[in-house]
Amino acid sequence: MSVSSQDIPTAAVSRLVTYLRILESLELQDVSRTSSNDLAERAQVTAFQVRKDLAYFGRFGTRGMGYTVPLLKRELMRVLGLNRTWNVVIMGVGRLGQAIANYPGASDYQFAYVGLFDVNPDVVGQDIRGLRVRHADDLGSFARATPVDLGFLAVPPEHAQAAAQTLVSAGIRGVLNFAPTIIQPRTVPGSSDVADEWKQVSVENVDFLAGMKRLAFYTLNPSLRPSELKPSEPKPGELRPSDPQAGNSPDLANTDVEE
Amino acid sequence: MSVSSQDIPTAAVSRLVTYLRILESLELQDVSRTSSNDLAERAQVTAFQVRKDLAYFGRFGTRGMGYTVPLLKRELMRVLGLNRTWNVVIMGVGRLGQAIANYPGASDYQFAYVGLFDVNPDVVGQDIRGLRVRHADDLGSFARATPVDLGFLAVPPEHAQAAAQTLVSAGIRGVLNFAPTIIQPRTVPGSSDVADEWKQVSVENVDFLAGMKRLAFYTLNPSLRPSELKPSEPKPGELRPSDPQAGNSPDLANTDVEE
DNA sequence: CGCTGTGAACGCGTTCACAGCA
DNA sequence: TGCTGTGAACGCGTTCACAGCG
Repeated sequence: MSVSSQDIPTAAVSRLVTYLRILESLELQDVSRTSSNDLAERAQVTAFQVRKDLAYFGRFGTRGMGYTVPLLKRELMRVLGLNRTWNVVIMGVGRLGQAIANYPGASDYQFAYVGLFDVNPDVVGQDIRGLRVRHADDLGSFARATPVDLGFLAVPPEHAQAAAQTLVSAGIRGVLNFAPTIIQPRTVPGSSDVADEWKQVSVENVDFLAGMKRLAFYTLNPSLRPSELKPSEPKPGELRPSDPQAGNSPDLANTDVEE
Repeated sequence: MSVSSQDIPTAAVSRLVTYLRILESLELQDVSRTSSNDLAERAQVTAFQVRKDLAYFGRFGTRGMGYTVPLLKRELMRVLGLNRTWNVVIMGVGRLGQAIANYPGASDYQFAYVGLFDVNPDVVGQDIRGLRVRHADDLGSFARATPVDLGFLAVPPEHAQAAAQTLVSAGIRGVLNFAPTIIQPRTVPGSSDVADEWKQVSVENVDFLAGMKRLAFYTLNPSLRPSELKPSEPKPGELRPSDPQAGNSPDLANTDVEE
């Protein structure tokens, strides 16, 4: 019950993000109710999976009824930590960093860019989105003055580790790494095990180039793709209710594909 | 040997990309040999894992010796399909699409952008990186004239499904989706079961916003992070001081409360 | 009854121990 | 001797069947 202090599959967290996204979409369409089956279909997983994933964090539904969209959405936002504001700095304000800073949708979710940092003199001092680009060396003092929760790494891969170190040394505990490199969660030189500040740090990767290569592989080897069609809930005589609203896809069914 | 038509964990494919990246880095440093232990450390997995992953695809090492960097690199490129050229079109040439088109590193790996497409009249006709932006409606005829292997989706999320459909209808079998949406691998309206062209399509996602949210979650709940410290290969002779294994459980994980 | 919530079974991916070969 | 390659064990995440409650 509740969040047992451990063992939540990382895949479950990713799926939670997906469910949240679906709920937002449903809310925009003024759909007020949903079910594990409906969510499953939209998320391309099984209904079992949906219920299990939600069960890791609480009990959000009503038996016999399903889930209330705004309520479940609010709960998932809370679980994911999206009911607070996250102050973010971006390291690296090249093309990628600027694209990130300008990407719509981020601010929707309580992510606030509070600082932009770079080492390139051509960039430092510029104004982007109303934020002055500062020198990376000033991150430490900046972070002492302004609370910074997360750092986005958008520097060239050869500088990623050093930039990450700068973030961590400034006390930042969450790093979103866009560089095509593995960030070593430790101070690299020697194993300086000085009460490692890295032990508290979470790193997530957003890896465009890796995505390209995975795609190349699976496009070349379609037979090795994970079969994405999961079996539906096997209910005899299933009627599918709800969907009070118009214009939805009332179709049914077991989309079955096989090979 | 070689790619037997079997079950290869998707995670293994991702790790292969990582190994390849490490090998490239080693080659740049003129390191000619490596080992499963070395790769494991750099990739942050176990040596067992490295050997098993490689074993899915062949035998690339020499017992007692390890792996030859250029050789293993070449083999992994072959396995991943990176020893050929992939012709790529980009759908959506807004800020994100342009950032992708200009991102360095892509062309290194035999990915060639051959077409840019959009529906925005302000963008269509522009020249980007020497490529004229065409209207999305022209993709079909374009693809008939020029072989296109992959399509990168960089359109706003509400247009992602339709744009994906355009790609697939043009005969493209691989889609890299940058939009924060799930692409339904089927023609959405009704179940038009016309020998579903989608069945042959691979979709990979690169999801910036999802990464942000996962990061928020794990930064909020550090104790739920997947423990990234894997046991090393038990080396003879090497004494490994048992890490204090600092009590990593406590603190706020309970997202309960409140309601 | 309908759909959620959940302990238990299952199967897959990771881990392991060791066989095999330079 | 050293490190790879691999069948087998293990454990975790997914799947399942059904209990629980509207």
